Amino acid sequence: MGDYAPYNPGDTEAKWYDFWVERGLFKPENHKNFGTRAPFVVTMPPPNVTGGLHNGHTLFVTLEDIMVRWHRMLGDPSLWLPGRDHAGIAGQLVVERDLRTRGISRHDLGREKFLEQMWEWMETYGLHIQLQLRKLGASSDWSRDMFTMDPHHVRAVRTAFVRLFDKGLVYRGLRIANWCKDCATVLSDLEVEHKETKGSLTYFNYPVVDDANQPTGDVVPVATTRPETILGDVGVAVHPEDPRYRHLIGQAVLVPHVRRRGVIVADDAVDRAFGTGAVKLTPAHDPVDYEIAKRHDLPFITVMNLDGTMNAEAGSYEGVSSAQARKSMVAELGASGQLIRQEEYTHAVGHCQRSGTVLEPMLLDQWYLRIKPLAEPAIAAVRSGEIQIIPDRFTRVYFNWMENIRDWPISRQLWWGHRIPVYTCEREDCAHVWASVDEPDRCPSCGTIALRQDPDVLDTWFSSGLWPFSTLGWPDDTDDLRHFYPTSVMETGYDILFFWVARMIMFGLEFTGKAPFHTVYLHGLVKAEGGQKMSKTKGNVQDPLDLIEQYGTDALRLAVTIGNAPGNDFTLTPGSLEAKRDFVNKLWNLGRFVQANTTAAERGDALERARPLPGAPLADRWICSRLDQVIQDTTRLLGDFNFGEAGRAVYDFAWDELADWYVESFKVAARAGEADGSLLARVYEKVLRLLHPLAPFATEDLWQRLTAEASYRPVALMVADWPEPAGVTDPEAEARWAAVQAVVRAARTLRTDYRIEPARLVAATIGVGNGQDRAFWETQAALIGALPGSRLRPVEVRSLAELGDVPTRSIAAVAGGVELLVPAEGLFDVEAESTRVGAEIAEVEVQVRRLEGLLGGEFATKAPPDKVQGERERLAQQRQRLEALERRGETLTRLRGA
RNA sequence: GGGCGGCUAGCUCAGUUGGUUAGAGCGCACGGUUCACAUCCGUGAGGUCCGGGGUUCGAGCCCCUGGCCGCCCA
Repeated sequence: MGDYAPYNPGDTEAKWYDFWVERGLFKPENHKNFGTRAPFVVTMPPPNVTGGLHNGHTLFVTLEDIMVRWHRMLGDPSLWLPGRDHAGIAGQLVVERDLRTRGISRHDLGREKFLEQMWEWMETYGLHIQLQLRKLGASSDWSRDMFTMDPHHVRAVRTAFVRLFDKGLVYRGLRIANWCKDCATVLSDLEVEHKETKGSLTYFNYPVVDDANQPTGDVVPVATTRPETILGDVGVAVHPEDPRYRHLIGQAVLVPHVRRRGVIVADDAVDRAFGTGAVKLTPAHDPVDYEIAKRHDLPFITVMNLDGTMNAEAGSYEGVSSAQARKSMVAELGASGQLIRQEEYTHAVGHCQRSGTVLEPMLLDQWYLRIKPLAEPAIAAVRSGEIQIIPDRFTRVYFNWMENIRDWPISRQLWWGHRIPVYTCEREDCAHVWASVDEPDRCPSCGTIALRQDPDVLDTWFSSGLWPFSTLGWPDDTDDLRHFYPTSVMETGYDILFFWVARMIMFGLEFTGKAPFHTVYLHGLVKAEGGQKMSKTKGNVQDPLDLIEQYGTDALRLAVTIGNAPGNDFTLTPGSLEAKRDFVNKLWNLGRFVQANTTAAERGDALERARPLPGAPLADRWICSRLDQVIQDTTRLLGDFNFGEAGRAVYDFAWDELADWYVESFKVAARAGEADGSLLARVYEKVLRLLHPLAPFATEDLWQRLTAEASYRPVALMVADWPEPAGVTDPEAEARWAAVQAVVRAARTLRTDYRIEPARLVAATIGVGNGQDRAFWETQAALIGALPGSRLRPVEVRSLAELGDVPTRSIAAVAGGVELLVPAEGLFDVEAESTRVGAEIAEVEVQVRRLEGLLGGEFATKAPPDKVQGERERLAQQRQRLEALERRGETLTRLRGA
């Protein structure tokens, strides 16, 4: 066909997205049942506005859109609330990098000017992300769009903080924290990536000294991976029961270079088996040493600056980088004869999740959130089933983390983010410290106007934790909050179960008294080709817009859905994208066929349920029965969050059953003027509805065309009702159709085996045995001969008895309970045919023996009766098939003898 | 150190209350210009479901055990 053009997604996608938006179809207020039925609500995990979306986002957008579109069609007023996140560290980092390319640091600009740059960036990428979401087909309510730095959300964050502060849950603490010198901020444990790193373990002797700092001759050998921390040492710890060092406990050692006196203490925390069994103590730079030092009342000496250089406590190393100090210290130990040896050592070193920098454990003063009181109700909510986590295996992961949760350092030394609303009165004799939602103008205690706000900002996840309710208006008692909270499903990646999901649950319960959602659905990670994690540094991040350009949005969405299991990581490959593009094209062409082969009147009631007419042909009864089943399966699978399997069910039905078998038999009927165009239109319309949540654009376009002449219809497929079964399940039709298919396939195989020219028509006979319904096969004969690949004409139906020896010189197949005989002139070869039949007999015999064995054993008495019955029927069929084949074999043997 | 996931066709992966002949897409071989579609249609080859043990009438699926790969928490 010259005028044929394959489906062109670009043409239709923008058109229908605008159509939906213009009619306000994404707004729950415009959905049926609004106000009378409980809404379905999803808050979108706000993408970081650090750059564009990648295909990890494609997955979440697709899955959430599937849920929302499905619920909307089910008749639930549905709200999908979009938004974006300011992404504290990551956000600041990208803008700083950008500035650096122009030779500017944020300190050159100052806090205020820098924040202006931040906002500019956020606006640029915010718009880009919105565009990407639209291109992906996201049916989210843009009128409720929110950014985590919007004034409303800012107020929500301050309110939340103040409530926690006033409750005494926020405190200032001096602890060993993870410091990233490149991000210049402290991080929580979750933001630390432990990487196996090759380093070296340095062994050296600590000299034991007397009161005059003179060596006693004794030494304590210790080992360290960070020799530069020696400068901050305050002593050595040994195990109290270690005979090697027991006599030294309480004596003094001399710290190299700085010549500080340290003490040898005994502590149970020391692992006698590790290294030398004695550990040097650097309380300000190691969490374990810190704990030991606290127990023994030792001093904490910080020897490093925040920029990674050594400070004045490091003596002459002041100003030297820690890496250089490390090298120099080793050299120094070597020179003084204290160095024992160095050995290669691989250990887990904490790296900054964002910058990749090696983190420095340091004693720092930070704001912490006392978390246990929040964690307990959050654990209970999941334990009681108030919140369900899918896939279930993540429930244990959640409990494991929540039950061992530690206080959360919430302050970050950044400029970009929610500034901590803690104020200090500058009047020395007052020095009142308080938290305030509104910007205060004077000290509430002494009334002075000299105030100082904490310079730090909050961890971004503190802000994100409020998302499901701040977006709906909290802390105000708004209509939205009353209508849409608690939300329904929180769909996000399992990688942020702790970062985000756990915090939302804790905050939701704390601030609203309600679990913020009843279901958590966790998806897997989308990996780049080769199974690699996508990352900007590897350069394997794909822009969804590029893939949309190449394959179309629907194909992209289908590719991230079909064939993937909940919670599992998967790889997005060109192959899977091509397959889904082909499928969309198939659907498109199916639409063209329906359009061309039905009348306007027939399409006019395409929205009706698909039922076969009384006395309808077998194919009609079969397809209706199958459709009912597919509707049920798809509905159940979507309800179980089994999106991949749901998609697969419709995909297979549309392509294999509707487009292949039904359409082909429709063509045959149409030639005889007997096709039911109305039924074809109805079945096709249901497929479009079933597929709409997954592939919204093509289905909407096709549906609009199909139903253009309908007397009554919804304005769009996206607000059409979800299909319900018509109640026409027909097992007999399905079984009979399967028999027809088997005969057709047998005909195709015969043709292939005998290399009969594809174009050549051959006559055939269907030989019907005693037990078979001859009249039925007569009604199917012409169809069987006319379906693609069989090309049999004429096809006559005869009883095997009356055929006698007539078909002996035919090639034959036994299928569907009958024999198909093709008296192919010149093709028949008794030897070849004997071989074929012999092979088949052998195959069937194996089956018969297997089934006889099965039914003769304990299976028959112990298995459920329906299963036993099923196997009995199968055996009967196989026996019948075997008999037919054997008869055929005998005939052939006689012919060979002749 | 604790936990989780994966190991199924050449490749990428499905396989949800254990049911006996394990599937899909791609790839491969062979054949097709018929009136929706070559982004198509047909036929076919290809699997010890990581190894070992166990439970069961029956195990890819459940239990125990070992291996390799990946991830999370410490």
